[in-house]
Amino acid sequence: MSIHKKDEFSKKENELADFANAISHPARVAILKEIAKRETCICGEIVEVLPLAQSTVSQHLKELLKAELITGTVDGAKSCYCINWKTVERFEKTSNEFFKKTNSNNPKCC
Amino acid sequence: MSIHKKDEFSKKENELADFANAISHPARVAILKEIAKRETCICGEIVEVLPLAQSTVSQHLKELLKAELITGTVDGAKSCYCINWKTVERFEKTSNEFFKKTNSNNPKCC
DNA sequence: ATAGTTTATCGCAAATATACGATTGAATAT
DNA sequence: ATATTCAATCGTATATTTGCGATAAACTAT
Repeated sequence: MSIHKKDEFSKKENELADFANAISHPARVAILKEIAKRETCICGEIVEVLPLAQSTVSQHLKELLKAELITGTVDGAKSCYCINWKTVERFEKTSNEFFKKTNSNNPKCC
Repeated sequence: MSIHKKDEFSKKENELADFANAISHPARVAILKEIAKRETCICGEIVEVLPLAQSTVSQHLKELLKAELITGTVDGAKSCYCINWKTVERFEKTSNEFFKKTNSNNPKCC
């Protein structure tokens, strides 16, 4: 992390950027949608729906876990995933706040 | 783009991912905030505020332009930037829709 | 005309991200 | 006991991102 200067930005800026980064790949958007479809945990079927190899999907799931957008539990040999609603709400708030701020000034230019 | 399989995902998924990607770096979040601060175009002062070299900021601006989150006009030797409100609103809608869908199911799991 | 500003672009280096197959480890079924 | 299934991780290849300095192009001021 020597060349990347993320430390030099504010916490809020990094928080929004990190969240955006988590959903900045269509596969991860699709995974979130797929998990959200169900009321209960989803075990495994994600791979069948996506046009990606099992190992690749596993990597994307790992990223979503890192961003705390989903939770994962082990059920025997299977792994089950759920949306982490708290994080979703928190980031919904953060991004809405950002856009509200961004929108508060009237466009008097361009 | 042989290894990246973005074509295999839906338009909506890609649209949200692309937008998220545009704000997935704290520098770009900071730039948007800085531009949004003013009512009129902002020319140049962005570089002074950010902890990055001029060429790097220019690259980030280029990405924001590509995502149509900002517009740029030339004013003599200077370049002036504004928020593209239409795009901001469109993507605000897209992401809210996504989260609403994601939120509509009650968490009966995990 | 000349020197200084401003900003985009080029060329490069280093770091990250994306993707896959192969392997591993653990649980399950036969 | 053995084979099978499931999913994480490892190793690897390739592409993209991030960052900077140097340069170029275009305007501005002297």
